[in-house]
Amino acid sequence: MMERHSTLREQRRAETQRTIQAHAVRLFTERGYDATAINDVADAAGVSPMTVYRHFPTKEDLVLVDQHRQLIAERIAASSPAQPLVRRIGRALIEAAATLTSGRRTPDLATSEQFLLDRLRLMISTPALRAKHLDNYYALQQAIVDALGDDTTEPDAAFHAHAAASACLATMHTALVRWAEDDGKTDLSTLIAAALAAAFGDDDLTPGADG
Amino acid sequence: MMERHSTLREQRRAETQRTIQAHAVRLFTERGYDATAINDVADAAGVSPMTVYRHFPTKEDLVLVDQHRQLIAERIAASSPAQPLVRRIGRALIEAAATLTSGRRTPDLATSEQFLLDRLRLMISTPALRAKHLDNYYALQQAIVDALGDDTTEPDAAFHAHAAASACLATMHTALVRWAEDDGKTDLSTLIAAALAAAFGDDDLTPGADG
DNA sequence: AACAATTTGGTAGTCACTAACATTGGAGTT
DNA sequence: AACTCCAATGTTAGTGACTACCAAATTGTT
Repeated sequence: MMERHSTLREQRRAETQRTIQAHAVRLFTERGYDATAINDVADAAGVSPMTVYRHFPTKEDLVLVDQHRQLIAERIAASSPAQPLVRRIGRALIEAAATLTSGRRTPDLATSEQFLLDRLRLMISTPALRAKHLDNYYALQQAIVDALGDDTTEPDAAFHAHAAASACLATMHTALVRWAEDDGKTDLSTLIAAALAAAFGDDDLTPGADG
Repeated sequence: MMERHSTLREQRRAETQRTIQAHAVRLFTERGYDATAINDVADAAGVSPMTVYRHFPTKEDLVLVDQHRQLIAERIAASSPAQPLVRRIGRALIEAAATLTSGRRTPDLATSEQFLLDRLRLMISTPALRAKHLDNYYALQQAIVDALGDDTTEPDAAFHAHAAASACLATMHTALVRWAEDDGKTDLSTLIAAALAAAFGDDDLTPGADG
């Protein structure tokens, strides 16, 4: 029994997915999100509408940016529980953004920073997408709370963790908005650090030597 | 030319609106949000589907809780600009919640605390509504930033204001979730104050004598 | 070549939401 | 009271996102 089912199949599937998303983002940017039907995207990508739905369960998913949930959760889990919650979370967000942008200057469209900016702009400017985007933060928030681990010494630990996580994520979102407005000129992790400092005061949020 | 157009007409319209929303929340709670069609709501309320759409532009609006944007904005605008941003915002949120719940123990369904809790629970448990709910915060965030006023001494004042506002609102949301989970047993403003303290440290957030 | 599994296409249907038009019933006027 | 005006409602037909179901094509394996 093979586990590595296929390579060609996966390649084609991934390419189809990229093609669909690329055309979708292009059309959304050109004509607007609401003015572009899934059928238009399918026609432009040269596939049937059904195929679009198979690759992207909803129209919104054609634009969504994954938030590196895994990477952030890992960094938080690896951080010292002795530190304040917002510092543990804030540092993870800053570091995740740093690795994100550092590896994104590739010629490949799917991972290019420009493509990321295009999707981010769409998400910010389109109400329907904004709602979904924010909803996505909810899942990330839960992942952060889980990664923080259970602090059994504090009775309201979970409540505090949720509060800190949502506050940090909302602050990061502000930085993302600014980043998109500036067309990516300013470094994203720097912006996130600045936003966190503005919201929470001058905590030592720079991702230096971790305790 | 009359300005006080009518009383009976407005009464009927308001009553129709309340009836529709009451049946909607009831059906959503009983059968689930997605499993309930607008037609079902219309039938239950004894009106046509069109009437539902005229009173509530979207299905989500049947559940949405307004966040007392005006009240919060007024309190922030009245606060002293010398204080830290999160304290100005946090106090306004706490005080708004206090006035909200204090006046909500009326027998009237539309303003009853139970009805508010029902809608809140729906919003939290239903993904589609969660997204819209969070999107609503975005508008409130903008109102808060506007109410804070322009701090011309700081170059990144607007950015800092957005960061602080979104962080505070996200924290308040955490408190709302807890409040709904506890079925309103704990005082809402107390919960919000606790969440803010957890996220931002022990700032003096109690709405005592304002500076 | 033959078979199994995965991907894709087509059809029909549900549901949220909109636009255009007809109808009803209060509100103010004569 | 009769009449006009206007807001509220109803009706119909349509668009578009999304799903369920079935058929066809393509790929990996025997």
